Amino acid sequence: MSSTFVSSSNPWFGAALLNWYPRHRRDLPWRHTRDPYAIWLSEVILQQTRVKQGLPYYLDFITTYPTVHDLAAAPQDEVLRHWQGLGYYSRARNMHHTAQQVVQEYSGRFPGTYAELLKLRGVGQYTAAAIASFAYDEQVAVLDGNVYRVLARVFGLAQDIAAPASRKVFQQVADTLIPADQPAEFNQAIMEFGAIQCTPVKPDCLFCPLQSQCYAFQHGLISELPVKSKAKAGRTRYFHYFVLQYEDTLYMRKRGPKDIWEGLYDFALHEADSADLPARTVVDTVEALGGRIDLAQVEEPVQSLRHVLSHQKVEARFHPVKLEAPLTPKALATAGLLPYKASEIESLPKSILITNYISNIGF
DNA sequence: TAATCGTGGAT
DNA sequence: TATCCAAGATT
Repeated sequence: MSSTFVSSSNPWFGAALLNWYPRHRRDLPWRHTRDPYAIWLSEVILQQTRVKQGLPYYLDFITTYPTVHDLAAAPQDEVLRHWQGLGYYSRARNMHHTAQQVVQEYSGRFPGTYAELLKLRGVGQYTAAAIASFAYDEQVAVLDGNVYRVLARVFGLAQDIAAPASRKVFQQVADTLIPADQPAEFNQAIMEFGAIQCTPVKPDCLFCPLQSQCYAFQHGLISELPVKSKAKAGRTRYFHYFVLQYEDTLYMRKRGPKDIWEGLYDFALHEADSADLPARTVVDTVEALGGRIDLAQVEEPVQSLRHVLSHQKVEARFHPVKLEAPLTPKALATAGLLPYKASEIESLPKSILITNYISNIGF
């Protein structure tokens, strides 16, 4: 597969996109501002996230935290609670950290160049380029999933877009195409074109302004480009949650690093090799936490929920445990548990799995 | 570099 | 039901 000649001396590509864009662009709130804070907020929210899913979160964040100072001053749990349900929670933690850094080290003003933006936690090459071009008109090309797809098809680039090494090829092409006088418009245009017209499945080639110039269309390779290697299948994990309750107190835990859902709250957890757990193990586990339970309670039906993540499946069983006495401070410290009233749990950030469980049993 | 980090919608 | 994948970043 050969590549079409690419050069800024071939301006048809940018001209076609910049003509297409104002006729097809969606009216989105972050397109009405040049405030780097608002743009940064929208870009982080939209990482690996569809506009339809991210939009309500953007409106909530920009309303709750109108400035970087407001976000920086908020507790992490509150920020994560607003992020709840959006996934990839490191984005929220990194975003919160960066807000505090911008306030403390940049006097509340975002860095003004691509190179400086790139240093911020949670801001990679794409997001730095997006902010730099949208807010400051810097001539640096964005490279997201849309751009990969459009460039691969139009110019017949067959490199594996899942391989990091392919990035430099696409980046070089994009950098060559982006015009000096309208970098922001070009970046918006090529992404919007990929999102609306040059879609992954069934792209609208019939009314495509690039059709006559498109390598993939002319060679019947639309469904073959871009080339993307498949990710390996994820593993299945078996979570046994012990929902410890004493009177109206429930015991929960803030999840730690190096695993899914860092920073979110769940219950005392025993991870096993199977979905079944011997009754004896249930008793032992609860007693190890400092709680006491009789075997009769173990027999009661437990709720099972399956949850699918990007790289693993979780099969969770929830074992409600009525305690005869509150957990001791020592037991709490050992297990990393914290006591909450039922009414307080709503405000804690939780995964969809835990939220669903609580919704099902209704406390 | 390859693996990992969520969730929901489309096919 | 299974698979893809969406305005990526981090380690």
